[in-house]
Amino acid sequence: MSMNMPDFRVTLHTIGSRITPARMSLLKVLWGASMPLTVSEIQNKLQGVSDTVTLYRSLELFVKSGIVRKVDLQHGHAHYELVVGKKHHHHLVCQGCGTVEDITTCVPTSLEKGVLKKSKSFRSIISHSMEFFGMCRRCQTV
Amino acid sequence: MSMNMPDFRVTLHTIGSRITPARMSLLKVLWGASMPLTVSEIQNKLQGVSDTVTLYRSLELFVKSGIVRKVDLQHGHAHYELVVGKKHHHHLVCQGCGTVEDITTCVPTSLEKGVLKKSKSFRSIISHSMEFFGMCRRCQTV
DNA sequence: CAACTACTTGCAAAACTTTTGCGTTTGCAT
DNA sequence: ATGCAAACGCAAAAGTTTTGCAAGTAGTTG
Repeated sequence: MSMNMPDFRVTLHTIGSRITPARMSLLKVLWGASMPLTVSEIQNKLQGVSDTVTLYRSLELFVKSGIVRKVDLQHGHAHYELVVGKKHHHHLVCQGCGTVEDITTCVPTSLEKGVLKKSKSFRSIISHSMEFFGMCRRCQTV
Repeated sequence: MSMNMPDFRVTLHTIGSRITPARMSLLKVLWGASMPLTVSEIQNKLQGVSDTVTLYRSLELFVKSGIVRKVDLQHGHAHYELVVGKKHHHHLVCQGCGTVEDITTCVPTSLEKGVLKKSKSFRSIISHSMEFFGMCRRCQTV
């Protein structure tokens, strides 16, 4: 959780990207987020630093490069979160209010291996997603 | 896999919906699908039986009622699949060609319980998602 | 089985979200 | 300092999903 902020200039350099104000700001916004953000949430935090199109293009690049992850929280639009400098984790989403809690529990390696073994047509597994949906204390009305 | 097709009139009745041609057809299309479908794929298969808006509304109702599941396959748009009459399962998605393989492997109950126990703010877990992304034989170019 | 009512539908239009094209700007290597 | 490919911003298009409303219909009731 409380790791130090990575040097994003290095991050960008590593993925072969130029170091631009728009991309540096974007990474900082994602770094500062406590939960995955939507494009419009990012825009608000960026305060006009970057054009919408630029934002989409940067996010696309980051996702392809693996430094950002696109997450589906069943909210109806894409959410993005930083991978670099953060521990691998999954999510617990409240279906009432949408609150997201990070969870460190992960898919057991053995399970992932078993899946690949059982599959008749797949040769490799690169990544996975796992989210839990439930109700938080405040929304559990009963 | 090869279960018999449920009586969808009963299904609809159970969720408090009327039995209409549009909804019956939709359920049959979903039943016949070997992988989660997008809205436009469904539309094609429905051959104009149902208006786009109606389709969205029916899907929304079905998802809320729990007889259909909205799945994120990282393809950029929503996919829907039937829950009723099908075994609970997850997916293995090829990042090359988009092929989807159903997998019966599921999140271990103990793992889900552990997640809830560890959480400080959640009281219940209702559902979960878990998808694996990799490369199928044909797309593994190397 | 005719009447009634609430649920469904279709059409038009709006609201979003995401993508494309293109001329201009800018990082950064030489 | 110079040059070029990468990045950017703006405009506009392409998709996807939602909303409002009038017309149609399933299913209940008498």
